[in-house]
Formats: sequence, structure tokens, C-alpha cells
Amino acid sequence: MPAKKIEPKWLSPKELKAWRSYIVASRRLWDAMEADLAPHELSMSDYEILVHLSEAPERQIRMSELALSAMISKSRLSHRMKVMEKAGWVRREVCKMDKRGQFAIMTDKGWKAIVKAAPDHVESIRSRFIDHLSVKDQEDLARIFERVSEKMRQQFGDSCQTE
Amino acid sequence: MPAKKIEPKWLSPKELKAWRSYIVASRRLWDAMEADLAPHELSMSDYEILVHLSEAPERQIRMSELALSAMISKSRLSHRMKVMEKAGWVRREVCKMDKRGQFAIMTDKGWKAIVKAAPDHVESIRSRFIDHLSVKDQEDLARIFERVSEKMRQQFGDSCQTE
DNA sequence: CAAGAGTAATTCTACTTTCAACAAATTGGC
DNA sequence: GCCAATTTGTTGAAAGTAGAATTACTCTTG
Repeated sequence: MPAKKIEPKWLSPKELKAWRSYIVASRRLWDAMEADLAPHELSMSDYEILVHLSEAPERQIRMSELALSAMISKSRLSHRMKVMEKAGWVRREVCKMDKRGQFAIMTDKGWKAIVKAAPDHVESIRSRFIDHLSVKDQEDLARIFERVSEKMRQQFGDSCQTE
Repeated sequence: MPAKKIEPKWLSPKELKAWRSYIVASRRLWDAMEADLAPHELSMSDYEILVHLSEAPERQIRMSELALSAMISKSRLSHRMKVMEKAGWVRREVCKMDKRGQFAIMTDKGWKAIVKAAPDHVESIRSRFIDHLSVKDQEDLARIFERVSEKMRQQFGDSCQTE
């Protein structure tokens, strides 16, 4: 028998529905949350950066590590830092140990900005997402997405670390 | 009693875990799937546009409607169409009824491109996501994200229609 | 210690996306 | 019919992002 082209296994109705609901809701959710955050002059992505920075010991951390934990490229982080530096939220300082390195450091002003934004953002997470989930839903979601992440890590991405 | 500042209701550990797992996995999933699609010279977003176009009757549809169903701005659609037109995948034609309007029309070449990419994309959806879900998981996810979308529609977005 | 390999971060270039402004056509009073 | 308001879609400038190239430093090894 000649080599036959492998017929792709299409999605069943249930599979398709799961996928589409997820994609559509995620897109909307992201947009809505961006909008919720806009009054604080923050994007979701910048918020994420600041949170990771604020959680670092003494609110300072090496650029590479920050890029890794915020899951963005170094290049992008450099650019955003330039912007946020101008806003006075962060500053940079060379690393004494390794003069190639830079520390991203959160300023008081930056801390205040994030502290001010946080309650609204949490409220946004709640009203857009979490409050519509039962505890069981929360557990299910966590389990599912943990597994999805885990599988991707196995499949190939050693390019990305744990958060 | 004087007006007291409302204490924000922070997330419980379970809530936080659900949220973070979702966010982190979603980010990774998107990136992985973009990479899976790259060999076909397509981004997730362009793929989405082409799919909606291909599903329209006679593979043609008004620009506004396409933008709506693909959940992108008109402006962005215009720009992408210019690129995809150059690639020969789509063309545009003025609407006889309403001379302001344009029809986006999928060319044969565009159809071929999407037909060629689809099996790989489906395989990508499977291997990255769907295959790690039980049928119960699929149902749960669909239910959850349907609800999330629904609530957002209620909360305020009449800016966005059903898909 | 010197050469080469490797690493940290930035910068440059090309591309994408957003936002505001715009032109053209339609609609709905009056 | 005419004028204002709205709708459709495009455009151009500005902002954002990705990836390659670059710079400056460190580490390894002979």
C-alpha cells in the first residue's frame, strides 16, 4: 500500500466548544482588564512587570531575571524600563559583582503606584473572572492549566522557566 | 462612624492559584501556538481572520463584520488586509449596495493557504491543549468561559457582539 | 595571562498595533 | 431637497514588540 497522507484528527464538537470558548473569553477578558487598568496609566504587561519587581527582595532584581519571571523578552523589558524610568517608577543601577548586569529597582513612587492600582486590579480580576467561579471551578482550572503548562515545558520549552 | 475606606477583598490562595495558572499557561500556550503556525507564514491573529473569512458565505464578507467576528479593530483589519492582499490571499471589492463598504474576499490562493495550515494548527491545538483535557474538563472549561464571556457582555461590553 | 566562548543588557531595524484624523457615502429629520 | 449626524473604511503618525546585531564584561582553559 502506498504511503497515505495522515488524515488530521479534527476537533469534536465538545473539543471545539472548549477551545473557542476559551479563546474568545480570554481575548475579551484581557481587553476588559486592560481597560480597567488604564485609569492607573498601566497596561497589563507593565503591571505584571511591576508586580514581579515589587515581590523581589528589597524590590530589586536583575534585568534578566525580571524578564524571565514576567515572561517577556529582554529587549522588551529594556524598552518598558526606559518608559517606566521616565515615569519615575523604577530606576536602574549597575551590579557591582558583575558589571555587565543591571539591577531594576522599584522607586517609592513606583511602589505607591502599584499599591494604588492593586485594589482596583484585584477587583477587576474578581468581577471579570474569579467571582464567576465556584471553588470547585477554581480547583479544576488550576489543575487543568497547571497541566497545560507542564506539558508545554516537557514538549519543548526549556527556553522558559517556572515563574 | 466616619466613612471608612473599603478594604479590597484580596484573593484567597485557591483563587490566586486559579488566576495565575490561567494567566501563565495562556501566555505560554499563545507563544507556542504562534511558533507552531510560523512555518505557514501566519500569525494566530491572521489565521483567525482568514478562518472567519473562509467561513463566510462565498468566502466574502464586509470589512466591519470581519473585524467584529475576528475581534479586532477596523483599523487593524485594514492594515492586515493590505499585507494579506500583497500575499495574494485576499482581495477587496467595493459593495454595490453601499458604496462606503468593502467586501473582503478570499482568493483561491488564500483558501489553499488556510487549508494547508489547518491540519497543523488543529494538531497544535490538540497537542498543546485539548489532548490534556478529559471530556469532563472540556465541558467544565466551556461552561466556565461561556459564563465569563456572558458576564462581560452584561457588565458592559455592548461594544462587542457575539462571535 | 591571553584567546575564545559565553553572558547581560541594550540598541537597531523591521514590523505590528493603536489612536486620532479623515474622506466618502448614507441616513434621517425638517 | 438639504443639512447635520452617523457609518464605513482607510490612512499616517506614534507607540509597542521581536529578533539580530552589538557592546561590554566574565569565565574557562590551555
